[in-house]
Amino acid sequence: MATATSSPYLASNRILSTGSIVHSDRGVGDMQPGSTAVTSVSGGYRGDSSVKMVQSDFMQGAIATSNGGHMLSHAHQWVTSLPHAAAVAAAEAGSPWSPGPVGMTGSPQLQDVKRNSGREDLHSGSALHHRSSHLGSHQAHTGAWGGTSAAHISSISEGHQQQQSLIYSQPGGFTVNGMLSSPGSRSLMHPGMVRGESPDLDHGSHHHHHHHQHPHHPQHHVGVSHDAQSDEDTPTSDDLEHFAKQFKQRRIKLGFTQADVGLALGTLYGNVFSQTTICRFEALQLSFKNMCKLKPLLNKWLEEADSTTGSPTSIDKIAAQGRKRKKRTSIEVSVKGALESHFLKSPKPAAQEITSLADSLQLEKEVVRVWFCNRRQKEKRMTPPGLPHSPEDGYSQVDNMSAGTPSPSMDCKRMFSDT
DNA sequence: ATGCATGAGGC
DNA sequence: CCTCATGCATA
Repeated sequence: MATATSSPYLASNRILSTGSIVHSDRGVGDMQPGSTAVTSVSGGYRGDSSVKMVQSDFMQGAIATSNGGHMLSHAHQWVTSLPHAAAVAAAEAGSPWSPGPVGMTGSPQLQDVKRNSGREDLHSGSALHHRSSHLGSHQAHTGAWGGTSAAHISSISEGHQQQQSLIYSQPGGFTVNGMLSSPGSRSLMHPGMVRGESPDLDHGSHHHHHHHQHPHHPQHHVGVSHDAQSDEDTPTSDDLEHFAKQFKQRRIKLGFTQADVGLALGTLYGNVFSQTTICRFEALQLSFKNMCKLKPLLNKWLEEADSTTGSPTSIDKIAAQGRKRKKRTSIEVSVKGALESHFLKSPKPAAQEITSLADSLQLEKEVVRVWFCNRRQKEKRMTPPGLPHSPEDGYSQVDNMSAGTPSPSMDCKRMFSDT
C-alpha cells in the first residue's frame, strides 16, 4: 500500500529523455506519510512489450556462460569488505587486490585465452569458456581476484553489436571524442592531487613490488605508456588497479568526463557505457571479470584520446529510448539498518524469509529481494568498502578494519563538467 | 559516487 | 530465484 505495493506504475511517456521529465504521475496508489520507504514513480513501469532494449549482450552471454550459478559458500572472496560481515560469512581470505596468494596458486598469468576468432555461434556465445573446471564439492568460485579462474575474458571483439547500437555507430572515422566538449581546459587542476595508491592493506602479510610513483611526478606526458599488457593477457589485480588509476588521471587531464568516455566508447567500438560504469571502473567497483573486459576498451580509448591532439568531432546525442523504470525506492536508514542486520545473519534469505521480512519492514517483497541481491553484489566487488585509498602516495595506510569505519577517503572532485 | 532497478542467462 | 553486468535517478 504505502510503497506502491500494487501500484501499476502508471505509464506516462517520457519523451524527453534525460532528466527533463517532470513526472506527474504518482498518484497511483497512495503512500502513507510515515511509510518506511518512498517510492515515487516518475515514468511508467515496464508492462508493455514496446521496449526490448537489446543492450550489449554479446559479451554478456559469453561471460555469463562461464560463471553460471554459484553457491553460497563461495560468496565472499575478499574478506576486507565488512568488518563484521567478514567475520560471519567470509572465511576464505583472499585479498581482492594484492596478489598475495594465500591459498591460491597465484599464477594468473597468461593462459590460452586469446581471441578465438572462430566463434562457434552467436547465440550461445560460449566461445570462451573452457576453464579446467575444478569442480570440487564446493567452493570452486569462478572468478576470484588474482585467482587463476578469471583468466580468459578477452575474446570480446568489437564491431558486432545488435540493433541498439545502430544509433550510435556512425559510419566513417570516429575519433575518440564524439563529444563537443573541447578539452582545451586541461590542466586546470593540480596534477598531483590524484590519489595515490596503497591498496595493500588487505592483510599485510606480504605484498610484492608495489609500483610507487613517488620519486618523480607521475604524470608527465606519458603518452601511451600505460601498462605493459596490451589487452591480450589477463591482467592481474595490480594491473587493473594501476590501469584504472592511470586512466582516471589521463581522462581528467584530457578534460573528459566519465560520461564522455562512456559515450565515446560507444562511438568507437559500439559499446556504449554509462557514466556509472566508467565511474565504477575507475573506482574498481566492478567484478574482476568485468574489469578485465572493460580494460581493453578503455585502453584503446586512452590511446586514441591522448594521441588526438584535439579534434573536435560532431557529437550525436541520441535520445535514449523510453524506458519505463520503476522509480527508486528510498529506504530509510533505520530500515536499512534492519536489512543489514538480516544480511549478516543470512545473506541469502529464502523466499519466505524475504516475505516476512518485507512485511515487517513494510516494504515490497521485491524491493527487499533486490536489496539483498544488490547487497550481495556489493560484497563481491573488487574494492572492499572502506578501503582507504589514501590520496597520498601510499604511505599512510590507516587501518580500516575497525568496526565500520566510514572511510571518507573517496575523493570525488569535480567530474561533471558539462552535465 | 551510489542506491535501487532491469534483464539476460542459468540452475 | 540467483548471479552478473549495467544503468537511471539521486544524494
